[in-house]
Order: sequence, then C-alpha cells, then structure tokens
Amino acid sequence: MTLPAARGRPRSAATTAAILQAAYALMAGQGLAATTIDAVARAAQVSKMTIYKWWPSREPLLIDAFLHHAAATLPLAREGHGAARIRAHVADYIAALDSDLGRVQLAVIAECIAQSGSAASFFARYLSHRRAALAQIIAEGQADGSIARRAAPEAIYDALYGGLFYRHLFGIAPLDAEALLALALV
Amino acid sequence: MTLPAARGRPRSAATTAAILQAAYALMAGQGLAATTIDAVARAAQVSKMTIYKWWPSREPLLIDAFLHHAAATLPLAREGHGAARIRAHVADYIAALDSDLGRVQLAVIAECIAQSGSAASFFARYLSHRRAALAQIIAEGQADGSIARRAAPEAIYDALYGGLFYRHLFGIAPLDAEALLALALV
DNA sequence: CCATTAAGTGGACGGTAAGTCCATTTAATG
DNA sequence: CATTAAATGGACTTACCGTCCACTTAATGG
Repeated sequence: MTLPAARGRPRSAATTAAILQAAYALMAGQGLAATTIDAVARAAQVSKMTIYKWWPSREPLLIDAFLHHAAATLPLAREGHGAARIRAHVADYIAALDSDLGRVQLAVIAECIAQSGSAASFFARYLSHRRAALAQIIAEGQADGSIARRAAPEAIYDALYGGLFYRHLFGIAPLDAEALLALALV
Repeated sequence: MTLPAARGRPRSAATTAAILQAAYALMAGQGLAATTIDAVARAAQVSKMTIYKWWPSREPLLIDAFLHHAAATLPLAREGHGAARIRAHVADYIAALDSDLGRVQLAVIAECIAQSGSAASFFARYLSHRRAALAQIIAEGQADGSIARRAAPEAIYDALYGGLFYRHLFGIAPLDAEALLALALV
C-alpha cells in the first residue's frame, strides 16, 4: 500500500492549510463578497497561481475551506441513543449555526447557488453524509421506542434540521429547537 | 388624496418594468453570476445610470425583480379552509419551486447572503408576510379540527415549508409533500 | 411659447478581480 | 548532478463596478 515514491517537489501541507484557513477566515470575518481569490492569496501569503493550480474555481475552494473546519468542529459521533442522541446533536447544531461555522456555511451555499444554481454540490460533499447518519440514528430511536413518530427518518430529519436551517438562513428568532423537536419526534 | 402635482418628467413605468423583467430573466436563464448590472442594462436596453438612480445596489434590485413576478405568480388567497387550504398551497409552492420562480428565489437569496451575510432582508420584504398568513391558516385549521397537531403554527410552518425549501435548495429528490404534511399536520 | 424640473441617455473614467501566461526559483528524487 | 514538480511573482486581457458629466426628453406652470 505504499505510494510509488513521489517525484519532484512535494506539495506543501502548510501552504494548503494556509489557503483553506485564509478562505475560511475571510468568509467568517468579511463575508462572501470580500472572499475573492486575490484576497485569499494575499491573506495566505501565497501566489494566486498556487490556488488556481489546485482549485479550478472559488466554489470547490470554499467548500474545501468549510470541510477543513467542519470535520473538527461538528463531530457526528456521540454516546447515548435514539431521541437523546438527536436532542444532543440538535443542540450542537444550533450552537454551530450561531458561530463562525454557521456564517461560513451560508457563504459557501451562496457561492454554490451563484455558480451552479443550487447547493447540490455542497449537499453531495457534506450534508448527504450527515443526513444519512442522522436518519440512521432516528431509525434506531424509532426501533427502541424513544421516538414515537412513525414517519420516514429522512422526512423527520428534513422537518427538524430543515426547519432550523430555515430560521438561521432568514434570521428568524429565536433559534430554539423545542417546538420542532416535539413536532418531529413525539 | 390627490398627489401634489408631480413636477418634471415622470418616471417611465415601461423602463422600470423592462429593468425588473430583464433582471428576472437573467437570473432564471443565466444564473446569478451572469446577472450583472451591466448585463441587466444591456438586456433592458436602458442606461446603467437609470438603474443606479433607482436602486442603490444589486441586492434590492433583485428582490424587486422577484417580487414583481411572485405577486402575480403565487397567489396566497384560496378558498377552502384549514388543512385543505394548506395542502392546496403546499402543492402550489412545490410547483413554484420547480419553475423559474424557484431558481430566481435561490439566486436572490444567494445575493442577500453575499452582501449581508443572511437572507433576512428577503424575509422582511417577502417571506415574513407569507409565514404570518400561513400560520394564521394553520391556526384556523387547529381551531376547526382539520389539523390535529397542537404545536405553535409558526413551528408547523417552519417544519413543513422549511423542510420543502431544504430539499429544493440542496437538490434532494423527490420534492414531494406527503411525508412532511403527515408529520406537520396529523 | 418659454422657463423650470426631473427622468433618462451615452460615453468616459479609475479601480478591482478573474483567469491565464511565463520565466524563474525551490525542494524533493535517483 | 540531472530530473521532476511545486511554488513564485509579475504581466496581461477582459469584464464589471460605481461614479461623473454634459446632454436630451417629457412633463409642469406662468
């Protein structure tokens, strides 16, 4: 399983990280409009060509920048089971929405829409895995009796997380989960 | 109630309509990235200065372009009552999402995010009225017994329409309402 | 008819980002 | 030391932004 001995100068992990960090920080701090490729190159102290060498356009770069942080910030695994596990994760999700990660997520989604017309690429690279994993947890909760609702797990996920995301996107306060949890689970 | 006799050359309704139509058509046909102020001016056969005279930036222009069509396309009023009225409107909403209007709505939301960090301005100028009106219909349905769910009408709205919007935004098929309606109303 | 008022025109301008090109330097391998 | 590929930095074309200004057009009132 060893790689066939890389030739030439190896790709710098530090440079890659600097680019992704700079893109993330710009989205979080200055917003999407200020997160140009030029600005990322300046902030990361990297040549613009290096960015274009590895990312064909801004959309995949921003998705990568988001994933670079989301993986470490929003762990999916958690002890507990069924309804309790969903409630715990929903609390984490709300906290994440109300942080840099939530702002950056919206910026990434906006870039996807601007380029592709929808955020399907973001779903494919990130959300689909979460939706599948959480639907699985919901199904377990239905099996062990902690979730009374009999609807399809994906529908429950969409109502619960879609409802929360809707409020986040449109700035509808308060961003609390109690009513939606009762609706989706009980 | 007569206006105080307008002075000077009156604003041309045809010019205003041409601008809004051009912006809408560009968003629907070419996407947000191609919907520049220059492109709108060219398509509407209007001077760029005329656009800047009435709209300070692209965000309010695109919102106006959306509203210009949405008002005529997605009527809120409908006969029937309670659950039946919600089901009918949900069907209309799904049809609208799966049309030009749905694409344009996403483009407008993306522009709001890019400029403001969230789509709160779009909510204030459009969605908030729909949410309030539909929450009212949901409350009536709870009162007349056609909606069994006891949750807050706004929470039911968020779960139902937020869930549908979520699937639209992320390209999750199928975009059907049955499971979400059962979850939200029964 | 004419002065006034404001809408709309069209061209020009400086600034900035996109995306590409190329010669050069740097860091690894055999 | 020759080879390979990453990374640099500057130059360049194209396009849009936002603004400016002199001008024309369409209405009003005296």
